Amino acid sequence: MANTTIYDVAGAAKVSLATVSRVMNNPEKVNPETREKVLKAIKELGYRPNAIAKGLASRKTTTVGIIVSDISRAATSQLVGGIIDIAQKYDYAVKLFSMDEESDKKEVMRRVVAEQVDGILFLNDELNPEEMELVLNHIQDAQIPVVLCNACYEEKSIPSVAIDYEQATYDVTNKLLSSGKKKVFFATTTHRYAINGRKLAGYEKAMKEAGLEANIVRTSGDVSINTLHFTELLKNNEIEALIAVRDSIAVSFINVAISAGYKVPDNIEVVGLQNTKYAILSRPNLTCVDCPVYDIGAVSMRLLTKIMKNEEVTENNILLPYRLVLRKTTKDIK
Amino acid sequence: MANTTIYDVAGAAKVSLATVSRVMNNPEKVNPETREKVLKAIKELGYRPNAIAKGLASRKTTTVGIIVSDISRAATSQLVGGIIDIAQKYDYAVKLFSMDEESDKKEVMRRVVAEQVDGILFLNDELNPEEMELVLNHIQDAQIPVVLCNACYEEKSIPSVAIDYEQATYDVTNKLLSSGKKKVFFATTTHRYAINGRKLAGYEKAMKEAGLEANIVRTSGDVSINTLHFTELLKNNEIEALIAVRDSIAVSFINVAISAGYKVPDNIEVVGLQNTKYAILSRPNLTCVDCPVYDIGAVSMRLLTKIMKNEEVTENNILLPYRLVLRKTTKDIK
DNA sequence: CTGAAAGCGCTTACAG
DNA sequence: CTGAAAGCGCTTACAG
Repeated sequence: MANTTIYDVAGAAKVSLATVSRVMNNPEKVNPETREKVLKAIKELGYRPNAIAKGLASRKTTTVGIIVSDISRAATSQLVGGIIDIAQKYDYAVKLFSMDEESDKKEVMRRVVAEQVDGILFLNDELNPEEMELVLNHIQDAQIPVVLCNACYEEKSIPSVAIDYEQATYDVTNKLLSSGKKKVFFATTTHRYAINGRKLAGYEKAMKEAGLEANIVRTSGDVSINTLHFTELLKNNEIEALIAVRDSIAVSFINVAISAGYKVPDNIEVVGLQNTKYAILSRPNLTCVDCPVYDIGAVSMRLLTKIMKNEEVTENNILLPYRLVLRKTTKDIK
Repeated sequence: MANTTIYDVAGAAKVSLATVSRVMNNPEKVNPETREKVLKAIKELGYRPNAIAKGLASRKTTTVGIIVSDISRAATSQLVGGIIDIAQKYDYAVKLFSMDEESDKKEVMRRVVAEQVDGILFLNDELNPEEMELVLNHIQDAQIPVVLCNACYEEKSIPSVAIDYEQATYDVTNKLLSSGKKKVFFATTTHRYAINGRKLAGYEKAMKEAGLEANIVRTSGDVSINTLHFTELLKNNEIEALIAVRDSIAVSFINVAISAGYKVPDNIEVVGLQNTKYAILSRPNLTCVDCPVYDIGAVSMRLLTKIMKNEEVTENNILLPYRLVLRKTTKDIK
């Protein structure tokens, strides 16, 4: 079956192709009767306009580009889930691009621009400030609207959606502190920018205000690596509580601590900063700051549609609410 | 900055736009000297051809469509990870479409076709046979190459990549059986098609050959739901071993069993059929059949490129090797 | 080996 | 309200 074109529809409805185009794009500009005729022909032929031709002619592809570092990470894939649900709803197609440490950032951006996306959702949270500037400059030069989706960078002029990671971590650190703990540790990755940087800042601020020294463990998301780190850590330190940037890291710590003879939460309390499925499958269940990733994705996409359509946006830097989910790895906080 | 077009390059290199097009698509057809001139201009201007215009003119978009049901599931996002790595390598762009239970399947397929993808990677594993036929017919009518990526359907004429789930499950069931266990249970979802159907078939075959009755638990991936099911199950049955279609279900079962006073693996052995990160974060570590999802994605994409380019393919239905990863939830098998 | 020209399937001023 | 025509940025026979 050859694809039906606008000519086929025009022929069937006995009008010109311009009229067919109008009923699809500006229905109010065409006489109701002819409109019905055309609609009928469209339906009968199962016609859908060729998105590529439409894109070239109108210079709008109704496509957004998503730039991720690693789609297989739980938080990333949930963000993308939120994005595509909303994109589908607003009839946008979604193109996926990956940009990791090894990628030539400039090359990736050239690709994205060449693909003629109408807007960009930037999810990569692992760029250093210089790389980030390069990327944003590229986007600005190409004049493509962009929303930073759970990818915090200080630049407030760029629209963004996230939660206030610094405040969230500050709050939960304070809760631990005001329950009487002093030896509160913080486990993060070696990557120092964006989200993990914010979380760390919140932790450090709370510790500093309490007159305590920050205890930072830089480790990996890889269980075989962080198991070694945590084993060592427990050997050399007295730990009353640990907050981890990722749930999987928190769970791994719990496992190591329990194996080493500690009781969670009796000897050590543990908090995760994501609230993924790991939290409910771990034993004990992990207390978490809940980060609404699906919503962040959905709201980002919604914001991007507004920007692309030049609708009024009241708030460019959206911070979604978060909450603390108390489970079994803490006992003194609420 | 207005985007540079092929005209700009032609102007800078003092050749016609046809020549520029040729150096990009058929470089061997142009004189080395002029080729160099053009290449230089391209580089200086940072030119990349407008993918949309190219797509319209050549009727090839170098874009593949991925159809998923739920991107946020661990297995799915890893498949997609494998796909985009290979796609990027072969210079294909990737468009993401979601098709879940509520979707109008025909409408989604129309979208995909309208987007003019050159090929389709179909990852949705949750369609019943009728829906599947509708989808495949639509694809066939549009004459778009397709590869079923970890989405098993009996139809052998459609290219596919997966592992032999039936054989894998049959093998591991037999191992449990030949270690002396008789009360081997099988936990799956309510969804009866494709992969989970194959796994079930392998389990049933092994049980039948051993002259034993199959014990099938249909539950949900939702922990709060399957916890209830498993609590009930343990109350009413004597269970020596349990195999679960998803790791998260296996881990949830382990948690329930331990809470109920059983010892894993001493009283009950447990096996997962995926080998995700849940397996190494659970306590005890979960023994798994390892399903190489990243590879399945990568190989699918590679196979699709061959089909799209009309290269010779020797095997249309690829089954990747799998292996059993022994950990701490089993003790008598090897 | 290179250029002029038609065409990919649409949109959008411009007339009427 | 409707149609004829130009144009979006490329590719690709067709001449030369």
